[in-house]
Amino acid sequence: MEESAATYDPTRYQRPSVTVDVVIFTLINQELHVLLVQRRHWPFEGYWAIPGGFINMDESLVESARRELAEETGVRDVYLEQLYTFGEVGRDPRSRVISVAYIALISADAQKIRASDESTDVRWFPVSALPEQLAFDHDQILAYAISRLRSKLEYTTLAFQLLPELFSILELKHIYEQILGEELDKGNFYRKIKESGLLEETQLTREGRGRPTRLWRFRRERAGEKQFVFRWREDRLSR
Amino acid sequence: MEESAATYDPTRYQRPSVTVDVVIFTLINQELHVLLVQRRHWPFEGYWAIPGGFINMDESLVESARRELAEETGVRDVYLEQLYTFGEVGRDPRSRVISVAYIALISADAQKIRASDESTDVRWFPVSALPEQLAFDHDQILAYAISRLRSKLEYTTLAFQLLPELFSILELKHIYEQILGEELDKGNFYRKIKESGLLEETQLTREGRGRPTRLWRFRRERAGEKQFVFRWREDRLSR
DNA sequence: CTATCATAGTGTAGAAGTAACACTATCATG
DNA sequence: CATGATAGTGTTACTTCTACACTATGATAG
Repeated sequence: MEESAATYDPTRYQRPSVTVDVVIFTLINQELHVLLVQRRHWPFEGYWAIPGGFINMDESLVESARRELAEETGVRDVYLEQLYTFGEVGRDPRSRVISVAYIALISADAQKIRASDESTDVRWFPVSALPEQLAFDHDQILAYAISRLRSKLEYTTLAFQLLPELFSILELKHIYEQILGEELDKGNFYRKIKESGLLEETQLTREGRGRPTRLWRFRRERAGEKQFVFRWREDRLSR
Repeated sequence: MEESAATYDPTRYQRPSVTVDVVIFTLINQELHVLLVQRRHWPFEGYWAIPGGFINMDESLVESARRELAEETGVRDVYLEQLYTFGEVGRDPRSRVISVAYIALISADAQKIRASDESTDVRWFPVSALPEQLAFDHDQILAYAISRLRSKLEYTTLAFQLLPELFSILELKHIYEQILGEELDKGNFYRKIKESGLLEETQLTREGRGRPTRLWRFRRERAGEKQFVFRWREDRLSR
């Protein structure tokens, strides 16, 4: 961008392609899942891949991610966050492709809307049972996405993006356990989440086998103020 | 990247340009500085900008950042980290340009090697006294770089990259204070850094006006193990 | 050659936060 | 109305953090 006008000649400059890939997470039956698509053509024919595609010249990167997401899942208005940009030279055998990866978190109740789920080449995979080897460098992208999710959970309110409008505290705890891959103490969890002031109590409850659950709502307006909600000990985070 | 071979046609596809911009930090007189270049040509003629340039087709993104860095400062073997990718549609008036931004940390003693410092259009600015308005969206990039630096300081060993081979503990404390923009307690800092096991004591000292300082060396081999070195309280981090 | 100054580095007590686990509460069902 | 099941609270020992007072070591001045 700092090239002088003299040396800058768009017609001569060889350009890479730019794609946006979106790692889409959701909870299904309280378990963390990722959406993958199966490739029909060369290269990596038959392999599972992270959904994505080339950007249009008139849309920003997020817009592009949002479009991909809508095309693949029919879901709108979700949490999107840029993950990383992957640009190794040989990562796509066809040509030089630079991929800007995004993470999307879809709340559990939004899943009804998703469209292409039934088709044989789009599927939700539990993160605990992913395909052996993904197309391109998508193993790496996915691994990085999961690790980012894990570490951001500690100091952001991002877990709420995965929940429906109303939820119980133990459901929230379950998400944390899913993503962190470890059990948390019930009592301590209650205390922390209540002290955080991030939840708004409702008068609603949900009946089940035992004592009915109080339902809570996430206070989006507080999400910005309170950045550091959970701070587990070092040893807990370092796996 | 998930386009089928049928729909993918590199010759028809309109492509954005991709640049790599590098926000280069260093310490000069114990103060955090950033390297900026002054633009000679349209657009943003005369404005200061973050150094960067178009990527070559045969180099990866980091390689590209490394090349830019070497060209601007003559410095090699430094810490580089990808920051974010900026891709708004109108950010460069010439054409669609996507910029992958990197952060580089240069250790204080490496500065001797830097080359283009004297030239009028390349200069180190203290982060406390930056130019009013930078070219393109570089204000935004720079602000983000500083905030990233600040937050990563808490849980990584990245501050050491700014120091020379040998340094005193109080110099290290000074870096933290520079980047965090806040004073830290001397005693507590000593304790934390020593307990971390990240430093190796040397027999060397440096004499000054008062009691001579013991000099320490950073144990690079430990940098990986210990991820979470400093954990300041919430309220300290949230400014 | 000793007092003083300047900076280096250590000790410690009270406050705050954390982990573990026992305990109580409230509903459905038989 | 007892039992089972899940929801939610209390308590205590322990760890970590903060603030601040304290000691250490060399240079320099008189």
